[in-house]
Amino acid sequence: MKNTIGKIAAAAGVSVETIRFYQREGMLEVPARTQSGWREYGDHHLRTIAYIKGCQRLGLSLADMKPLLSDVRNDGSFCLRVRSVSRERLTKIERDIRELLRTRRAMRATLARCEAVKEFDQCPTARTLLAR
Amino acid sequence: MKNTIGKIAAAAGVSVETIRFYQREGMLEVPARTQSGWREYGDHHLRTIAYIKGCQRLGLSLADMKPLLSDVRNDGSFCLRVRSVSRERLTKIERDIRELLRTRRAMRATLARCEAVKEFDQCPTARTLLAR
DNA sequence: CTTGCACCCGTACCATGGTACGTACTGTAG
DNA sequence: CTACAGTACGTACCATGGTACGGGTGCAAG
Repeated sequence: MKNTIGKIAAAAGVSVETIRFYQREGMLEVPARTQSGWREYGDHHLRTIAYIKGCQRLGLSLADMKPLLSDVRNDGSFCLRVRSVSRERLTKIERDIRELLRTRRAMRATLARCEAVKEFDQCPTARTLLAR
Repeated sequence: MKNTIGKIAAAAGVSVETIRFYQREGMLEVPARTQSGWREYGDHHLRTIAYIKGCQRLGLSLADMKPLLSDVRNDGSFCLRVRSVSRERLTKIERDIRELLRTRRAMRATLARCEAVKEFDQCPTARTLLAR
């Protein structure tokens, strides 16, 4: 039940520094302290970290999930907000994918043309880059 | 022929600050100065900036292209190095694409399951996040 | 009691490609 | 001559998700 930061980090599969970071960012409930100042974590902290990692696997950024952390409840408003944030993030992910695919296409095309050529003074890669 | 930083920036379609940045990074040949200290740019600076932008469109990072900037020549060794750097970068781009596609798949699946449900206490998005 | 690990804190740093700011000087048009 | 635009410089800052460091304490075993 009562765990130090090191124990909870090991249990959650993250580093001590990560937990301190989450706390600084306000993503993790501020833990009680022992008289000497050590943080005391409970199971709900572990659940919150698992929740953060779950959100990350889903593709949410820390900023996305921050407003969802305060009230993790299994009711309608929570669900709708999760959906809304997820849809926004999905839009961005799809934009990023299109951008990367465009870059991949450009690079593949240039490489392919380049490698088909034997005379280096005809090299299309160099020509592309030197053009203008 | 002789241009101030503002003129060359406008001609190249980048900002003055970007040019100063490239110079700091050693990507742009150090320009001559007027007696009062103003930078004097020539056409080769413009070509270098166009070259940098061309490399970026191809998918190269600034770090990738830096070793290719010192001797832009249309011969075999230059060409081979461009190809080698490009292939490495392409590998990374493809890894990034796979990662993003994986995330998109997870997010789409969760959203789809979520939106098919009417009772919020059955919401799979909330369940996924709250699991464990 | 001492050793040695775990923990405390604040702060700086990583990559990426620039952007922004404040203060001081230069160049040019009216 | 004055106003105003442009330039110079150093430095700090942006997002992102943490990581690393250094100097100081707590705790438990031997």
